[in-house]
Amino acid sequence: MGRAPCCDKANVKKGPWSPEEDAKLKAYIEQHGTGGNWIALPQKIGLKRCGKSCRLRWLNYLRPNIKHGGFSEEEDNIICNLYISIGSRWSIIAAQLPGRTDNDIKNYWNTRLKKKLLGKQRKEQQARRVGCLKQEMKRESENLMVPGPMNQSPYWPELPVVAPPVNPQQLDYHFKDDESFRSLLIKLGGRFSDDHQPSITTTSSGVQYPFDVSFPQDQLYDNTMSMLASQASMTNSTGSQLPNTQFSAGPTMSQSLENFQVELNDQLAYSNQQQLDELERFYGLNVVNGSTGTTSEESTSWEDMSSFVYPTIPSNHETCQQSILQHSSFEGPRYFGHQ
DNA sequence: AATCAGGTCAACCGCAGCTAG
DNA sequence: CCTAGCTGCGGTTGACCTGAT
Repeated sequence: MGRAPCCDKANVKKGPWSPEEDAKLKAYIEQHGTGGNWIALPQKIGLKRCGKSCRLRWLNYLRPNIKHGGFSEEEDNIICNLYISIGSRWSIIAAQLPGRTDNDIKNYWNTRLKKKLLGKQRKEQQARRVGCLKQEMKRESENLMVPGPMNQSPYWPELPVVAPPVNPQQLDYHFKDDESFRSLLIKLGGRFSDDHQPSITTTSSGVQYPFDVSFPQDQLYDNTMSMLASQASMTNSTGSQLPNTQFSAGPTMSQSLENFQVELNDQLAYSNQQQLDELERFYGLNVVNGSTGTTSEESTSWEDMSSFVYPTIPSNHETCQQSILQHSSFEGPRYFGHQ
């Protein structure tokens, strides 16, 4: 037995809104508010529309201070960075961009940004492949007796664009508060080693963290997501529909994330390769697991995006990859061509 | 000028979570 | 505790637009 429909579908108009409908809805909400009940609202004002449709129309189009189109470079960066960090949580991303709606951002991502980024990624990959091929050919010409890895596989692997998940400098209006990040990690079940702990946490492979990273991977992700959800709902649960309001007070999800990344970047600065691997594995929990519950197409795009973050190093091209990594990794941040 | 393909975006759908009764 | 109703969210659809052939 399914749920009862939210409205009588036979008596509800669908499709584009007329200017008259817009005017009715806007006038009513500006005068009376939504009354906390979208389902009842269309009947009150004599609109043959579903309550959900009214809500959507108001939030995405009629609400004051809505911006349409004309995304700036800075907004692009924020969207990309957040998408890579948290995936397709459009409402959360929209909350960081005043005047933008989740629907707008989602459309913008799906129609333009994704292609823009993938285009850049492919260009970089192609450039690297050419460089790698040249190197390989040179090596083979020097030693004709030793077959190179290229000969062993007709498939040339996707080469990673190594990039930190988020550029802290670009997210200039959040994530500056160390304490907030600490409290986030604590809420997530982590533990700072200097919180009455004798020493820095050391993992099995010897890498050291300033906090305890021993919580289970699934728990970390689940907790992170519920934290994000609760932060978002705190912002939106006031009864006034303000999905695009920036998180108003206290440490934001984004702040926590960025502090997290700042922390990781600091780690990266002095880590050796082993430590880097460990950090990436650790930090990868949030992002990789973030692809759950998406469609296959979404998963594909997520994988595409994830390749900006996580180098996948096919084993049979190690030589070439090493040279690539030497030249491309950790020379400094690489953000979608904004270097 | 007609047709087609691809892009864009507003709107719909269905699910999950929350909450009041 | 359970259930029904509501809200919010993310994925998808389809109408419209635009540029290429």
